[in-house]
Amino acid sequence: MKNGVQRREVREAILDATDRLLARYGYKKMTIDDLAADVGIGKGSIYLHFSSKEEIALSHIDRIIERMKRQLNAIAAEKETSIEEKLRRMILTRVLFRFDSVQHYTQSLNDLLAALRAKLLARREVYFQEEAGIIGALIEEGQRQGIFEKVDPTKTAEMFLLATNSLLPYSLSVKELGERSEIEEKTLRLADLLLRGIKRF
Amino acid sequence: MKNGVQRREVREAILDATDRLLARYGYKKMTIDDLAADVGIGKGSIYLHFSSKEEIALSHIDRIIERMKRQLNAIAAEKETSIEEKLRRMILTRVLFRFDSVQHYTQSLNDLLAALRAKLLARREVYFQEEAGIIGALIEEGQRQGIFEKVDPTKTAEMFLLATNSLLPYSLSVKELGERSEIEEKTLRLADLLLRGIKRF
DNA sequence: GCTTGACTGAAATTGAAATTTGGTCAATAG
DNA sequence: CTATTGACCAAATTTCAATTTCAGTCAAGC
Repeated sequence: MKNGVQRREVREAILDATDRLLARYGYKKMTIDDLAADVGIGKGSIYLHFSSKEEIALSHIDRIIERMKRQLNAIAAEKETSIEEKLRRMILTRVLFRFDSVQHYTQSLNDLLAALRAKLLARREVYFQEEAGIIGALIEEGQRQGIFEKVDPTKTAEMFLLATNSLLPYSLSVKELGERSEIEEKTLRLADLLLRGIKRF
Repeated sequence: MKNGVQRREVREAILDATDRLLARYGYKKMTIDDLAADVGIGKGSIYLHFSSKEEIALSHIDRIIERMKRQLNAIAAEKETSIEEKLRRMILTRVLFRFDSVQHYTQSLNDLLAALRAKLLARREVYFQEEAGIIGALIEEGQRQGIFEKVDPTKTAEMFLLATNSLLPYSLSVKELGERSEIEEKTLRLADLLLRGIKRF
């Protein structure tokens, strides 16, 4: 087996190809043969990196969430940005990043959802908790600075996410959600409302 | 043709039967013959009240929303209840009424959604605007009383609804949404956060 | 005049044969 | 000796024709 770096590169290439093929064919019509051909490796080699087709799709989604969380953490780490502004931007990033990540799937999102429904619901739970952890930490910091009311940081973070969940492309495809600019406007408006809800006066 | 009262009664009976059969069979497996037999009238008579099977299912959903709006209006009309408390209860009512209305469908909600997706999306829009109108009027009243900040009442009402949308049984079945008591707790928590977001200090 | 259920065509279902595809592993390449 | 592969297999999916079901109609009857 190749060394770690090359291994990771192939894995990434497989997920890149998955993204392309999901957009073009949807989950059901994307075959492992297609995938291997697109990556330029043998079919068997796919299974050196993933144990099943399902796992490939799930890992592909995991990667989207990983990347999004990295952006959230980057915002959290910024100097010179107020906590409030950070939270606002994090909420917006969460919504728009996911919008942008699946924009090119148009209708095939439903196909993916239908096929992975149960597994995806379980992961959703995990993603949600991880995101709530990041947001919650920031709320806690705001409380220490005295700019936020004394509320349960994790529960409040969960509320922030819950409130913006219906703007995510989950049950509704990107097309059904509406214009990106509208989503952005609604998210910001909601973020402001929520932030004012925990602000100290 | 019978007089208006009897006509309305039959129509209601058809929708009652629809509710039972949707719960038992789901949309696709519910036949017009089943429906007529359950109501105790001839198949042709169904078509004296509805123009198609689709319209029956949509009217059934319309009725749920009508009943919910009646509850919202009843709360709005209460004397001796503070605006804030009214809004809190209205938000809770919206979520729980819809939860309760489809609780007995268990899995067959997906079936309905899949069959009526396009039409239902369009109505959803209408329902949303109507609900926003009711909530918005109350926010406006609160502004006149000076207890709320000067925000756009309709837009703010839309935010209230949007924020609680992910607690409604739409893409997620009642089972997937979780315990009723959890939904209730989350809704109230969110309502408090949102209300505080427009409150004057 | 109101209600009905037999009727119709279109759509869905069935079942069996043919094809495709997820996953494996012995053979091959390096 | 290890890393990679594609031929292979069972299972799933698709195809296609025959059959059945069903939404919607309308002439007959109450």
